Amino acid sequence: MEQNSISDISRSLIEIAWHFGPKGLNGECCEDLTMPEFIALDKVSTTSNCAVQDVGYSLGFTKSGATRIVNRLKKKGYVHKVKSHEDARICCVEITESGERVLASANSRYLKQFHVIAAKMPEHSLTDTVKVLTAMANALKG
Amino acid sequence: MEQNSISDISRSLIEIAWHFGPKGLNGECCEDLTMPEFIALDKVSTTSNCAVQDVGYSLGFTKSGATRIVNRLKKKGYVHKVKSHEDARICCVEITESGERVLASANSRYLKQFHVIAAKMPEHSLTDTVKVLTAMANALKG
DNA sequence: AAAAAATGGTTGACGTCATCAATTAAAAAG
DNA sequence: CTTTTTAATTGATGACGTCAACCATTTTTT
Repeated sequence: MEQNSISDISRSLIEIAWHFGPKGLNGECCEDLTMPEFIALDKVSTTSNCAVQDVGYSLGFTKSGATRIVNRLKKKGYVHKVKSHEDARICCVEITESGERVLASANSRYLKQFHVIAAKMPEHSLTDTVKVLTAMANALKG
Repeated sequence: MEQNSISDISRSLIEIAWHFGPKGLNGECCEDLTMPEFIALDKVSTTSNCAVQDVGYSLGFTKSGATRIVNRLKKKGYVHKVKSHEDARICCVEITESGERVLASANSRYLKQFHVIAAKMPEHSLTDTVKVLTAMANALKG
């Protein structure tokens, strides 16, 4: 039997997921934003007339979980909720100025972290690394 | 101002972290194993005389959290705890047969997922992708 | 050798967070 | 106009990790 039963690729993927995931970056993406909140806020900022459930869908949450995360963002002042004019059931979530700021801040923290890591990969160019990661992310969506 | 404030690299990293992270793979790594439990079990399997705190360290948990995750794995029958002979304070965590099995199973699930994704990246060879990810994981450790 | 400090581990109280099931309100379908 | 579907919310619940206090053992100090 081999040294251990976990392959290098699995371990690498986990390492990356763990580092850049909910527990990485000191457990918080930026300021008082958790990772799911970051993703939710990004979804809100890039979706026009973003319904509460749209947020939940992008996270793989139930609609109940969606309500809760949106309310958390609202309490923090990063979004506000507006009733839709077309359909009074729908609640449109919109990002605030403060939300934009924290999103940009989280982004720069991610970027900085990434460059620190990329600098420690002498055998790979930054652009190649970026290309692979981007392609991978696209493959995940498609 | 640009379309949105989040860069592509950040978004890609998050996408990958989210997909292969705690919420990915249907919320569970394998069988009844959560992501942190998977990492903990891997740590146990690759560390001889693995103390409870060693597990905690690899996850960035406090020693209290380490105790809890080890106990959870124990309850599931994937590890057992043995008092160290050299130091009676230390509690060595050892993987069981059942633990080895579930670890291998989790690994194959990760591997399968990865190959599905890699197959959707026509412009990158599998080996190149693996190389970049491995280098990145190594950079994270160092 | 005795006392004090440090170390490994555990436990109770707590806060956070997402789910489930039930509920309300509004729109669509019949 | 009644029935069904859909969007959102809420109370109860369970999982999980932290903090602080604690016990036991080892190491350091004097």
